[in-house]
Amino acid sequence: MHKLGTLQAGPCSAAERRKDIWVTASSRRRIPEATVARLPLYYRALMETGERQVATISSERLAELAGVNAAKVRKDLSYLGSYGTRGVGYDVEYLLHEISRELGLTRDWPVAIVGIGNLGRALANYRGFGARGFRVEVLIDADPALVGHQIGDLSVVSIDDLDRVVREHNIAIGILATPAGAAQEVADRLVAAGVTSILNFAPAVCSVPEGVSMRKVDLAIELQILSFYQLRRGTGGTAPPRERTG
Amino acid sequence: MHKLGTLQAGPCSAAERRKDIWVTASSRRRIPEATVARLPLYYRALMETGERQVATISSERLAELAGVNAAKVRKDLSYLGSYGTRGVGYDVEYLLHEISRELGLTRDWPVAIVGIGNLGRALANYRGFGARGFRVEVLIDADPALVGHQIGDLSVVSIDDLDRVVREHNIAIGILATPAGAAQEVADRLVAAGVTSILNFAPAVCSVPEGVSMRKVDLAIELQILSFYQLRRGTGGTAPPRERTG
DNA sequence: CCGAGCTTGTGCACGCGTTCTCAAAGTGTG
DNA sequence: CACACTTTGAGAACGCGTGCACAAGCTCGG
Repeated sequence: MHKLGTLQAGPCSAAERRKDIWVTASSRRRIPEATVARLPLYYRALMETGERQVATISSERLAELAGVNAAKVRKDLSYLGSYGTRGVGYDVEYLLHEISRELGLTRDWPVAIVGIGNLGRALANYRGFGARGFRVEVLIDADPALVGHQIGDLSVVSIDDLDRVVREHNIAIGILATPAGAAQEVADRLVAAGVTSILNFAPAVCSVPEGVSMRKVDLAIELQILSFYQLRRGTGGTAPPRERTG
Repeated sequence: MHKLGTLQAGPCSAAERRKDIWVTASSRRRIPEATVARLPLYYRALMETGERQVATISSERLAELAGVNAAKVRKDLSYLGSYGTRGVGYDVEYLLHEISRELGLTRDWPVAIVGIGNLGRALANYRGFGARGFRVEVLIDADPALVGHQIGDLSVVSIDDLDRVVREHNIAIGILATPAGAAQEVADRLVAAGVTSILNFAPAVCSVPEGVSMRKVDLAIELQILSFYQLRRGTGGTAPPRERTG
């Protein structure tokens, strides 16, 4: 039986915990979660714009590129500070710098992938981690037949060495691509080894202690959600959901 | 230039469009988007419970298994109808049936994957589409060197035949795993061929016309969000986000 | 048949996020 | 310098989703 209590534990939910704390030196106000989730969109849009030698960009144009509306862009950016100039727009270069600083993309994040199956292998080879800073440095698997196997320029390490390797590479971000059954145990071991951010691809509910963040990407769930709306579509109603950003 | 206007277009947003419509025969009330996103969690939890020959389950237990809280479970399930018995709980078998009907999992959905790179290949081989009903029937790529190549028991089809093949297989759900640059064009072609649900893995903003739904899964963005909170963690604050369900 | 003990279903209050709207603040021209 | 035009930044209203709290309803034992 897993210890599930910590996940969204009843009376002391995340929403309650972070009330007025969370005003760090770098950010004037607390940045809403929804805004954080959109910053990468702005970042990407600005990167593309920057390559075209455009010096300044309006909230309207940026909104168009990021696929949101202009009011949202302005409010989001205002959380970072007043980086725009009225009547002109935002300085692309400067805004890019501020956002990447805010997102921690000026740093380099070493990443470990645990579970080198179909998905893990694909992630290991995936060049498109967009704005780099995320360097996959460690591949871990439980299957002895895989250990030592070369993928790209990395070789797969046994899960027995998880703790050591994660510590040696100073890894803070782990990617979980194991089967559902192993997810919770691997998550626990990652956390024990000092990992404080986990991206979980395993189709399983999985809990982490306070102070560790975890985001879940579940293909089956995404398909099932699509299926729900797909089903209604034929039978009369219009489909509500367009795109998800959160 | 892509036609971006349709995405979350200003004054006529999705939120405004689906006001009081959306009460289909199968569902007594309009089911909130957030609830729809959690139904697959309940579905999975119930499947595991059902295998253990448990006849009935309380909202509390189901909440624990799904990683949410009990009040939410009850409210969510009440949108489907009053399928529980006070003092007893929910009949596992029956609830399972109702949820899978609601999610359209009683049907079979043929799926096409476009873009057979690292990720596309992994998805093609991925057995874990959980509760099946989602059968990958078509693999499409633009690279002539890949066309005809066998993956599992499917062979890759040229993108020139996209329209024909999608129609022949009666495909309603498409998975987009192309590079960013090709995403919008491929999405347009899928829609033109009759696809009305798209799961988009390409790291690009991409719009679809009204009546088509699209969900986006973006690895780079997920990592950047983790990075944001990871960054703060060291410098004093506690980390707000635990797990995402939406 | 009654009362104790559970468990569901829902009304209600609250908080977050979105959008509208408009004053404030910049640019450029004559 | 004044005026027209552009664009940001934020105050306010609204709607959705969450969680609490409790009445309604079921089971079981005596």
